[in-house]
Amino acid sequence: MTETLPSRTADLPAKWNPGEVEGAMYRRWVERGYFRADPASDRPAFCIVIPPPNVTGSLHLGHAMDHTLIDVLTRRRRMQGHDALWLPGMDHAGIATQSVVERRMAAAGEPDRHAIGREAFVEKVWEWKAESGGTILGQMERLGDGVDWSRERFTLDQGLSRAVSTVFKRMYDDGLIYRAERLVNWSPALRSAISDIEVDHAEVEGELVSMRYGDGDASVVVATTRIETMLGDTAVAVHPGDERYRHLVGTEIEMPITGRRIPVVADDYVDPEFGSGAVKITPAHDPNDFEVGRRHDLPMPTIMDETGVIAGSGTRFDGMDRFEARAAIREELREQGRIVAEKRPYVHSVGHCSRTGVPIEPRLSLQWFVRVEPLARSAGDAVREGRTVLHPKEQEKRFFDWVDNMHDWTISRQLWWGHRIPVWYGPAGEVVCVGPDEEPPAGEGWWQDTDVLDTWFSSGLWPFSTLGWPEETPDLAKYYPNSVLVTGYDILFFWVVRMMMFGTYAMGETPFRDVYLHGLIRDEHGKKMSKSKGNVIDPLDLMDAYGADALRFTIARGSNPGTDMSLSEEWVAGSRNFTTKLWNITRFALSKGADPTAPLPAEADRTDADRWILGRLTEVREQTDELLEAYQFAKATEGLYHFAWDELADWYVELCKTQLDEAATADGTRAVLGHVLDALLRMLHPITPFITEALWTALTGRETVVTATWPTAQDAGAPVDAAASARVTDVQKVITEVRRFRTEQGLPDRKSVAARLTGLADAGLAAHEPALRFLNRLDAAGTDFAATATFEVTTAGGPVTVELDTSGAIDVAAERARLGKDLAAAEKERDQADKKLTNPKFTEKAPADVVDGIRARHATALADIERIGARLAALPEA
RNA sequence: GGGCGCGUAGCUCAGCGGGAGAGCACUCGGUUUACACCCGAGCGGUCGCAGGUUCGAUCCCUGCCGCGCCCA
Repeated sequence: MTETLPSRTADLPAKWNPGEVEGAMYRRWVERGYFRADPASDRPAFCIVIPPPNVTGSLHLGHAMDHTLIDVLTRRRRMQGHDALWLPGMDHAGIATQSVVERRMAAAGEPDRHAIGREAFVEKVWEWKAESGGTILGQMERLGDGVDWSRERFTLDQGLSRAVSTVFKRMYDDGLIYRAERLVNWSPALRSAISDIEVDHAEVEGELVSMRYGDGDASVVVATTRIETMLGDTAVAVHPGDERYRHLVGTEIEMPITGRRIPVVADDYVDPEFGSGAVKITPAHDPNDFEVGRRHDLPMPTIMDETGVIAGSGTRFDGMDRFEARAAIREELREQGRIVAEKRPYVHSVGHCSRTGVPIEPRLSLQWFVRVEPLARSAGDAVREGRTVLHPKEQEKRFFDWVDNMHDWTISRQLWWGHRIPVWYGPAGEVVCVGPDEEPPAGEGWWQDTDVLDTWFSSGLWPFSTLGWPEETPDLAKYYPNSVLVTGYDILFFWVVRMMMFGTYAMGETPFRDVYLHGLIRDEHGKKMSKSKGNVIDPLDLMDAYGADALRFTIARGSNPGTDMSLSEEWVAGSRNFTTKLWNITRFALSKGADPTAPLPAEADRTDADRWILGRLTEVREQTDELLEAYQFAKATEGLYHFAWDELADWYVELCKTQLDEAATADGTRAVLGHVLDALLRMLHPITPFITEALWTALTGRETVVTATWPTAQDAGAPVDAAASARVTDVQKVITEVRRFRTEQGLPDRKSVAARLTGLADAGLAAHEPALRFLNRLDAAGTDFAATATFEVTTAGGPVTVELDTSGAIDVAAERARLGKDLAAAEKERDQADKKLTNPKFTEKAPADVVDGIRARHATALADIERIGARLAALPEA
């Protein structure tokens, strides 16, 4: 599009066609290096690292929101003269990526990963990544993300892998990483351990079955929702103070089916009030039972394999899936007469693997853990001491609840795609953690741990590993800590907390000063988007139809801190309408010779409209700055929208038309129009980068708005002139009242009407008569002028009388209705004010300015009532 | 069960102690010196319910009802 890029002298095309222009525009920005950061520059650093999307992923609305907000922040800082870095990249997404490649292999009828071996499989994943991974990167370009592509990183690239092994080694040596046999959340679908936060708890309708262990006096009734675990029971527990079972504590009871004899133990964990007061204990398959087992030194047999199939129980149920076994065992016990009660459905909470949806099976296994206590404490301290500030602040409580009660983190995953745990085991039971520059022990019998690390381990290092750590690079020196982190509140625990733990540990300082947590995007009725509901909207479709700017504007306009936003295609269409409006204002301005480089007219030469719009520009600029500093994207965007459309387009552009026709004001108007538009486009650029680039370069003849300076008090607007603004408000009121009268009288807008306006001079509005006549199509009153309709408009400056010669009788009924409505409103106003003013407590206790305000309203209401009453009385009878 | 948040116009949401707002939708009228992806005018709300504090409550407090999310 380079040759079609509008220049200052050329006319803009009649329409903005984003699809034809955006791609080339983006490439030009990248080629010219606008997004490249330079640590050697003396400009202050501003750095945001991207929340790394999955290498398997494609752009969805969540990314679009995240990226839009980040881009707004970084583009604005760049314009403010910062050395702004938005660093892009992706994470390797261990489980997701491995699954994608395994599915592709299966679909192609290839042998599975176990058949080809680890090395060959990992090679295949890299091949897949080279071919079809990272499609999201191209989609980011479509959105206009101003990222520094020269610094793109990947969690499995060489540098980041070095960062991972460096941290692992250091934490291992510091005793913060350890290996232990623990009961972990096991996903039978993934055949891997997962961490606590990868488990979703959901209410399910199951069954609660009560059964009798033992016989006669030596028997107890226990209840369970997972009867199949009875194969792994190694005790029955009762409360120590429970008289009912005192005689049994210390004895053994014979189990049905297995015939094993298990002890009855006393433990405080048991709630004597719940059920029978006796609990079966399966230490290898339940977290609470595991703790009981440890206290009483119970055996911990595992009775399932890694896929959730019963194994090693020595019963006929071996080989049966856990749910199949649940039914089979229940039936067998029923036949034995051991089922004493059944509750079905029994609603209870069950943990599910968040990735596959399969119920978690707690499993005793040897895993690697991070001892989080000291790390979580320092992450918490960073927020407590204000070194990192969460926005919105309401999220702090959630944050503290989590970091102050965090459990040790399971970091090993039984996968092949990821950072392999850098620990070698020797033939004599040696365990050696190998640092990044160390040679692993070689020789007979040595082998490396087969597990890989949780992906969040490497993405937790992202704020500094991407800047070159552990090397001491110029980037690291300049951009750490990062300025802000922007992400969804849904990954506060997954990611933000981890980055803060690692950052404070490895770098000695929290990784970012601010954290902005945005909400989620929902459908037009506030429902979560999901494939099964069929309400998913693809951001790429929206950009195809309405342009990237329209999508970005919609998101920015809807993003209030801490709350989710609803989005529908209609709203994106509305944003597109806004961009069209901007286009047309600028087109108008250019056609009239608007010139942002011309000096503003001397203060004495400015019209009321000039003063008003320049003052408003000042207010809007200040408000926009304030709101964006506070991450109030929706309000900032809304403010710009309102200014551009309801003030600049609807009023200033209209009022300036008569100014442009007057020799005395034409040049000044061209300067003001150019000036205001220039500043507005620059303020909108971070939100809608493409169209503002096209319009601003056309308006100014300069190279790009990307590196233009952000408007400041020195170069945008003028001090607010309250008197001029009040007169503009009066003009708007008179115009609106005339329009209203015309509408209700059925006078077509386009029809010129002869009119006499009196009182303008006394109201201080004499200078506005040309604009009033132009915008209301009011002709001068000739010698044959005969008013057929008269009405008064109360302005702040005084009453203005409008007499019209409508060349015919007016619609008395319509006029009566209109006046009646006005009268009712004025009377209501009077009554409300009256009520307050006659209340001595109000006049005594309310602040003086409030009382004065009510008095003024009261007086205005009385005047209106009198005026309208007189007008009504003067109307001819219907 | 604990915590957080939300119930304001048909829809989605701002406002949060002194005159109820926006966008979309809707009704009516429009070939205006840029714009029908538009312009102009209008309709539409006991601000979830019940108490309390206050001269004054959509706004603060308490309780209740309904909804959402997080944690257990």
